[in-house]
Amino acid sequence: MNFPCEVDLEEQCPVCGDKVSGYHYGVLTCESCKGFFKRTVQNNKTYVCVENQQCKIDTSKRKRCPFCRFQKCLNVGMRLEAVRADRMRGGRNKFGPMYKHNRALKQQKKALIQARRLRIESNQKEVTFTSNIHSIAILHNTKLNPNQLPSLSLSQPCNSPAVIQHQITSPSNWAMRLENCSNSADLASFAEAIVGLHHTSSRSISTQSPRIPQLEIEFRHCDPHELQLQKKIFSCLQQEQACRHREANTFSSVCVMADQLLCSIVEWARTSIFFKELKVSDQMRLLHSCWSELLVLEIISRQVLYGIDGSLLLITGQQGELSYVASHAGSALVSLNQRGTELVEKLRMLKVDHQEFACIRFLILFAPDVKELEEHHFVESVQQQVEGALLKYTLASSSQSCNRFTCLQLYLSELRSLSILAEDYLYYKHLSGEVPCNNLLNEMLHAKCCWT
DNA sequence: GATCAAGGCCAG
DNA sequence: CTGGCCTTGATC
Repeated sequence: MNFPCEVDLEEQCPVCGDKVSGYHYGVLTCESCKGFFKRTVQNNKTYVCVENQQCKIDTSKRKRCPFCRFQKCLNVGMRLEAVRADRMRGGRNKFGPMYKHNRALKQQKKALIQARRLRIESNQKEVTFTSNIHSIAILHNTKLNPNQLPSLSLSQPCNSPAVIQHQITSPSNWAMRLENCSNSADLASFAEAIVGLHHTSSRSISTQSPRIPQLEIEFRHCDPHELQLQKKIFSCLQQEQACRHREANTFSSVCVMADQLLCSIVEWARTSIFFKELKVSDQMRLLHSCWSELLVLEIISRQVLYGIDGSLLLITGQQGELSYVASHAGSALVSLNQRGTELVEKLRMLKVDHQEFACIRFLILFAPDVKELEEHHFVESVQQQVEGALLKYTLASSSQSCNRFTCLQLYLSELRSLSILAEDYLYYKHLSGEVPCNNLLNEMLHAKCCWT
C-alpha cells in the first residue's frame, strides 16, 4: 500500500481518518475521537461489539461500533491516564514534553519529505523514494536526525547514556583509537564505548570476572535505561490488557514488548557513533534492512548473558518456561524456539561477552550489502573497522582465540537466518492483521512490502 | 501574553 | 450519544 506524496498522513486521525485537531490523550487525533475517548473513560463505559470485534473504523462508520472504536483508540496509543480523574480543566499534563518532542519530529519529517521531493524533482534517479514516501514518514515518527534539529538534542537529559557516550569519545579521535588499539584494555574500552546506550551497566562488569547471573540481573535492574524501558513496557502492557477485558492475548503482549524493544534499538542506533554521521536516508535503509536481526540479537544476548537454561528471560525481567512456549506454539514458532535455544547454547559455551555483543550489533547495523546506500564506502569501512576490532579483541582476550572469531562469524550468519524466519513469521501475522496497528513493529513490517 | 491540551457545553 | 466549539490554566 503506497501513499501519494501529496497526502499529508499526519493530518489524519489514526482512529477514524478525520482531520486532526491536535494532541489528545497522547495521540494526534480528531475532535470527535477525543470527545469519544474522554466520555468513554470518564463515564466508565463498557461497549459490546455485535460483530467479530474487528469493525472498520472510519469517519462514516465510527458511530456504528463504539467497542471497536475504543479498542482502536487504545491501539493507536491514546492514554487512559491522560483523562483526569479530578476533571481539572486547563493546564498541561505529564505528556507535555512528549508532545513537544513529537511535534519537533513531525516538523523535521515534513522538512525532510519536502527536501526529498525537491531532490526527486531535480533528480529522477531517486525512484525509490517516490514509491516509498510512506515508509520514510513512518520511520521518522520514531527516528530522527539529531543534526537537523538542534532543539531535539536539548530534549535529551544531560545524563542520558547518549550524552555519556558522546562524552566518552568524539568521532574525530575514534578512528585513531581503533588504529591504536594494541592491547586488550584498549580494545575493551573501545568495545565498551561501542556498547553505549544499551548496556551502561556493563561498564561495571569486568569481562574477566566470574559470571554471577543473579548479580548481573541486579546490575541491569539498576540501569536507568533498562528501568525506563521496563516501566514503559509495563505501562504499554497494562494498556494493552485493559482493552482486552476477557482474555489475555499472549501474542499481542509479545508484540508490545517487541515493539518497545525495537523503539529502543532505533533510539540506540540513531545516537550511536558512526551511525549518526550517516545521511538520514542511509540510516533508514540500514535500519529497514536489519531491524529484525537486531531484535533477535537483543533477545538472544539477553538469554546468553542473564538467562537461565530452559527458560526465556523477557525484557520485563520475567521468566517464561521454554517448554510451555514449545507446547503452545505453532510449527513456525517451535522451529524458531528450537533454533534460538541452540544458538543461545552455542553462544553460552563460547562465553560471548558484552563487548563482543556490542561489536556484533554494529556489524549487523553496518551492512554494506544493503542496496542503494549513498555512503556505501563509509558503511563498508565502519564494518571493516569493527570487524578488525572484534578480531583483535578475541585474539587478546581468549586462549581459544583462533576459532573464536570464526565461530562468532558463523553464529552471526545463523542469527541472520533466524531473524529471517522471525521476520517472516511476524510478516505472516501482520498480513493476517494480528500485529497491533500504529506501532513501529507494524510499520517495519508494512515497510517490508514497500522496500523489498 | 501565547500556546495548547485538558474539560465543559449544547444543538442536533 | 455525537462532535464542534468554548473555557480553563499550567507552561513556555
